[in-house]
This record gives sequence, structure tokens and C-alpha cells, in this order.
Amino acid sequence: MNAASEKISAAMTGPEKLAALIDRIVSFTEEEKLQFVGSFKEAKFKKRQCIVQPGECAQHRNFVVQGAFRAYALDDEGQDHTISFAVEEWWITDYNSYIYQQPATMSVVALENSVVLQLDFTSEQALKSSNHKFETLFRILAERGLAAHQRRIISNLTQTAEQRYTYFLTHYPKVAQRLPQYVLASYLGMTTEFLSRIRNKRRKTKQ
Amino acid sequence: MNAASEKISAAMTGPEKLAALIDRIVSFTEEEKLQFVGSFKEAKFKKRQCIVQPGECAQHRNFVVQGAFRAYALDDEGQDHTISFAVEEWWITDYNSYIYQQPATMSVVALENSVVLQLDFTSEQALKSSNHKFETLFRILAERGLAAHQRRIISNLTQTAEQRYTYFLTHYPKVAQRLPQYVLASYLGMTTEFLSRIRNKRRKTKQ
DNA sequence: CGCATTTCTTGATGTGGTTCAACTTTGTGC
DNA sequence: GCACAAAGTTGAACCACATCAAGAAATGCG
Repeated sequence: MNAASEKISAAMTGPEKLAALIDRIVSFTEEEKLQFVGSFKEAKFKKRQCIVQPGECAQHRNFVVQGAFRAYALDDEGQDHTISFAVEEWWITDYNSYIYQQPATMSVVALENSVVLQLDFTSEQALKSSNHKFETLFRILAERGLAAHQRRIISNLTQTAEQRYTYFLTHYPKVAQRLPQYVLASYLGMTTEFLSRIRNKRRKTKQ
Repeated sequence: MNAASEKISAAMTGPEKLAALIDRIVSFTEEEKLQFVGSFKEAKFKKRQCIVQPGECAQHRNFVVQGAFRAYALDDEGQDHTISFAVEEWWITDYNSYIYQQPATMSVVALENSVVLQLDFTSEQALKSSNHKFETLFRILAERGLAAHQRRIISNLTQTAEQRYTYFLTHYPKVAQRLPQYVLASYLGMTTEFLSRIRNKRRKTKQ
């Protein structure tokens, strides 16, 4: 079976998921996939465990095999803001810290007991210089991330809290159910109280 | 003289600026720099001229040689929001449109009479596949853009309007003077009236 | 199971920032 | 250099969303 056409399913192992994912972005040989996936190490984290801490350098790019994580930062008043999150087959780290190898400004924690595949910075450099195709893969990942971040900035600037929630709900219905409300609220740039009110209001008008 | 150590100055030509810029990111031979820069075409735009329009595909990645541009989107009420801007030696386009080659959602317009070097999508693909180093260069540009966008999202989520303005002012004092106030205000996520009040208040408390 | 902790809800009140409108200043094309 | 357009200012009213507080529900864990 050709992994390029393979749908990623919960039944697959972590390495299988990762191999299938990269094969959909750039076409690889079996050996290349093995080399790529072999550069990652599996790690398990319990709920509330931290994989990146402010002040310390983000060592890894993390591919989520099972579970969920969120990255958050604190403001001057100690308020918590969700910068990004990740569920199965998504990536997460403090990119600013990872790519510049500087101390992180945010925390990344497990929201559930989770399994990830971790690629450390040095191994990533080795992969990229060993094969043009790996360089291409990371370039595409970065570009897509850039485009997604730009869409989020547009959404934050142009939409109201309720519009952002509605958008999220239609595009990520499963994730919206799975994330704790305070995580979703702070990701969308509002308080948990306000999101509660929005949901309440929508429940009433819907039926 | 080695371009890697060369400071970019207003006296340089567009191609010289571009060559110096890429050489600071990845080390290139003279031929490589010529090949890279040769793939760009110079174009001039008058103030208020549009280089990307909503509905049409962003054809180019634009390197600003002289002048200034801004990218903006309109919300449901027709309000104008500055998504990004660029002055000399910065890049600008609708990335989402450019990388996926889909219709743009935003407009990019010249804020002054300007000169740019334009790389069209097909030429960019050719460059990337012809040489691993070019692929690396674009990967690094995308990564840095991603990190910058993430910092902006954090700033929008965690800071007040005044804090964002203060931050901008200390980090980009010249740009802050050069951009029209309504552009800066909508970039920072506030109205031009409110930025006017912030500036006014700061003038009073400073002296 | 049962107790503690975390998460969510709801109301009352507060505020950072917007809106609208009228005016002043600055820039620009002919 | 004048006329008109574009950009910036100021005040008053308003609103989307935050804050605070207190209780209810859900979750986790010994």
C-alpha cells in the first residue's frame, strides 16, 4: 500500500502516522521515510506535565501521536493566554525559542496523558542538510504555519469574539468539544465567562 | 568586498541590496547570487497603486527596494485592518494566496511611490528545486516569518493598545514616524482616534 | 464511593476602546 | 499657489467584553 494515499487512523502507530503525514507533503522513498521517522524519539507525558518552560530553550519539535497540548503565555497581570494547541497529528513547540535556540517565553503542557514523537534541534539540522527533500518538507511546514498564523491575525483583527468562536466551531467541531473551555476561550482571545455566555446564548437561539 | 559583511545602505541598487540580504542568511557564491537576483524583475509603483487585489491570485513575492507598502483586509462592516506592511529590505505579499496559489483575501498597496523586486511563483519554484541552498533560504525566511507572526499574536493577546504602541515605538521608531497614523493604528488593532489619544497623553506626561 | 479540586455558569458592575460628528491640519494635483 | 482631498484631533455617548464574586457542575483520586 502506498502511504501517500493512506488515511491516517487512530489504529496506526506513531511512526506510521508521521510517515503517512510527510508522504502527503513531499514524495519519499521507503528509506527516506525510515531515516526521517528514525530521527524522532517517542516520549510520553502525563496530564499537566510540561514539555517547554519559560526561560529554558525549546529542545524539540513535537509531533502529537496521542493526546493534546497547549502553549500559553502569561501577561503582566499573570493572566493566562493560549497561544496555540495541538491534538493528534499536529505539531507544537515554542517556535521562536526553537528556531533561534533562545530561552522560551511560553510554556507547553499536556492537557491529557499524551504520546509524542520528538525531533531535537541538532537532528533536525542533520536531516535538512542531508537531503534536499527534507529541507523542502520543513520549508513547506513553515510556510503553512506562516499562512495559518496570518489567517489567525486577520481573524483577531477583523472579527468579534462571537464570530471567532463560530468560525472555530464550524472548522474544528471535534477540537472545540475536546478542549477545556478556558483553553478555547483564551485561544480565541476572550475570557471563559464570556465564552460561556456566547454558548448559552447560542443554545437558546438554536432551538 | 564580501557582501556577507556588507551593511545594506540606501546608496546600493536593488539587486545589490537583495544580494547582500540573502548572503547574510545563507552563504552563496557570486554565481548563485546572480542567479537568484536575476530571477527577480524590477517594478515601480505609484502611491495608492495596488500590487495584490482580493479575488486575484498573488503572483509575486515582493522585495521592497525603495518606498513602503501595506496589506489590508476589510471586515463585514467595511472597516479597514492593516495586516502587514513593508519598507526598504522587507518582503510583502498575501502569503496565503501566494503559497497556495489561491485568490487573495487582502489588498497590497503602495503607501509611497516605490520600487520593488518581484519574484513570480514559477520562478521561485525553479530556484528552490535547482539548488538546495535556495530551498534553505526560503525555509529560513518562512521560519522567521512564522516566529514573527507568533510574537505578534502573543502581543495582541497579552497587551493593551498602549503597550502595543509603546513596544512598536521602541522597536521601530523610524517606521512609526513614517507610516500614516491610520495604518499604524489599524496594524496595532485600534482606531486612529484612539492612537491619537494615546500619543496625546504620552506627549503630556513626557514633559 | 466520597471529598477535594478544577471547571463552568450566572449576575452585577466596571472599563478600554469604539463610534459618530464636527473641526483642524496637512498633503497634493493641476 | 490655490482648491480639494486626505489625514489627524477632540469631545460625548456608547458598547463589547472584562472583572469580581459566589454558587453549581463535573472531574479526579485515595
